[in-house]
Amino acid sequence: MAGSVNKVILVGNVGADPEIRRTQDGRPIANIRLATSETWRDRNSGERREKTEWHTVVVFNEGLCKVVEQYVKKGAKLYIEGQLQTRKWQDQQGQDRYSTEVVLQGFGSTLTMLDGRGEGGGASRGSGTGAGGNDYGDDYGAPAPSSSPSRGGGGAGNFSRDLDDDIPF
Amino acid sequence: MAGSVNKVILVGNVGADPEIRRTQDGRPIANIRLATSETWRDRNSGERREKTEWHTVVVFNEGLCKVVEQYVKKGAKLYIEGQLQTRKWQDQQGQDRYSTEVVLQGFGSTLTMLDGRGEGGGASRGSGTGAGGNDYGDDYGAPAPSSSPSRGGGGAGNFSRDLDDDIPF
Amino acid sequence: MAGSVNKVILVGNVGADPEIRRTQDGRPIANIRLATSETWRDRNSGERREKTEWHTVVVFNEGLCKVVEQYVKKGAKLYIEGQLQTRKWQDQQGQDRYSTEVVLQGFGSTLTMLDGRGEGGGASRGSGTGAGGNDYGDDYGAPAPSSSPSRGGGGAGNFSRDLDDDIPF
Amino acid sequence: MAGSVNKVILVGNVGADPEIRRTQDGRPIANIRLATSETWRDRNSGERREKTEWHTVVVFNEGLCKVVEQYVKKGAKLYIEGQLQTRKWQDQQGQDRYSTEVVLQGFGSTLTMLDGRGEGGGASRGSGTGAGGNDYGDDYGAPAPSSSPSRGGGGAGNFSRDLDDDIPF
DNA sequence: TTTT
DNA sequence: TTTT
Repeated sequence: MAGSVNKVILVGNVGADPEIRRTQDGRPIANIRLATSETWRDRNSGERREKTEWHTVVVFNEGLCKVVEQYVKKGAKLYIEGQLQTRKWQDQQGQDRYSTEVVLQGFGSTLTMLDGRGEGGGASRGSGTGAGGNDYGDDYGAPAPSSSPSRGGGGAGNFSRDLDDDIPF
Repeated sequence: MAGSVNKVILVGNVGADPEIRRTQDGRPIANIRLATSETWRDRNSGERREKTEWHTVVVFNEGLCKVVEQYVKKGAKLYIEGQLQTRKWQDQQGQDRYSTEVVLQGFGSTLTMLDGRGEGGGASRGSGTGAGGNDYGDDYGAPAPSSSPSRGGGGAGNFSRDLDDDIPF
Repeated sequence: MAGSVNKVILVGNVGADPEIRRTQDGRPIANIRLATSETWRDRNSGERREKTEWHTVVVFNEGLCKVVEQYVKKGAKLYIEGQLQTRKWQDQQGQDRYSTEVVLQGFGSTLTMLDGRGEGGGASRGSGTGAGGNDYGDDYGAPAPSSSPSRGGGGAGNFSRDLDDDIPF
Repeated sequence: MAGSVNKVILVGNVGADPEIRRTQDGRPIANIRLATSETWRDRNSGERREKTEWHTVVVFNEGLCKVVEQYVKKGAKLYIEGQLQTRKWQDQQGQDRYSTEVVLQGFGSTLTMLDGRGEGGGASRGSGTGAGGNDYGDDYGAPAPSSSPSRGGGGAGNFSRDLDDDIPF
């Protein structure tokens, strides 16, 4: 479809230390639970009320995973930019289920720490596979590994998010 | 939570004519299925590949619902700005299920038609209920105190930002 | 022009205490200098380098101006969402000059404090002029059904936040 | 500065065929004039009013420049995502002048054609230099130039950041 | 002029 | 499960 945009921007707090899994071929995948909330004042009672929304953020980008692994902890405030993605899975009864996640993968995905933790500042961007042993922060916008091993054999390719071991929600 | 942002930006195509429901008290709610897609070339085979993502967009804002009702049809290309929201429901087996939607409601929600249909252009924004009989397009963004003396006599009007005392830079 | 979007999103630090001016009719206008920066590592030398960009943020929205006046100080970290606007002015030689600013005015403009200062959290949105003496935060984007029993029994329904009568903060 | 974001999102129409310049070492730079507009109804007179804002978009990214060169014409509708950048220059009187532009360069920059022109759809992303013969649309998210020499000597004017040889952080 |  |  010509001219499509799928972008999610969140600023929120991390609900628990991120989980880092690995695919069979060793690529890391980080899961972050991120809370955003709104507060308002009840029109009648005048009380302050709050609604919190929980987001599942899944980081496929290797470079960003390293950042997550090293710096992102429970309570951290993050700015993230990713994409909406709904994946289908089967529950134990064999029924189709769907989970929608905010995916940080490839182009245009970003994760920035907003509370001053992290090495030197804490902005990191997802520049493709980021493969090949990039240090945290290297190379963003900066294309470029001469070799980008896995991610399943192809660029941003075979996209269907081939997690070897999908985890529902 | 201090300092939270929950924003989704989509540009995509409408998969079917929107459904408009009404609450018991008569407020409209529109459901739109919106497709975004990405294409890339497989690194190995060189083939072009495509992945389409389907989003459920739920419009609570009355003014935006009117726009949807009148102008948004299957195939339309839309720019939308809303929020992520996951709601819990029970399936027929009484099991908890979750659905994540892109909600256009209240502040900061926008829907813009990108293919030239719609009245006069097709930008609309969700400024609250849009109550009080605002027509589509009226006064959007337009501040609009009950009386707005200066700023040139009207709303966001004569916009050239006539600061009485402009300060350069 | 049908279907137009003009949006700027910045997260940065305030360079100096904001200046608040007033128009002849008493409406406040706040000016904020906001710094964003990028760091990268020099490809050759390996040194860390940094580039800072300074933005002029102009807040026309009355409600947001109050927030700025009370809470935004030099050094604060802000999330802002506004619009690009270039205005023309004459310098002392009578030559045309142009200045581009990030304007927070009317619909879709937001300012959020990210470092935990400010009353109760510090998110505020620009809903028009905030005319009529709104307190900080009143009435932004407020859904605000006069009564909203169901919200439709399904769909995006049974929403945990049914604001029968709430105005968001 | 830890945690900084500088992002501009525009959907608008191209005012004239883009200009493509080249740096001394042959890299292309495209300039696009993009119009966004807002319409509203005057609260008093009830007349429809419109304000158009013109943006200068400067594309440094080689891959995106190719897209611009081939597909972007006067009248095209574009979605662009870039960064705000103000550069300093001297006018003929030797006075300092500043111009603010929306720069598409490196990470997170995107240009998407929204009116169905362009090869196969028209989404393109700025993944670094995109050098090395990537076709339009290839391999997005998957950067990877074999070499990216200068980026010096021109730019959108004597640009204060000429990274002759830097990779962003 | 901020921040790290 | 975060945060204020």
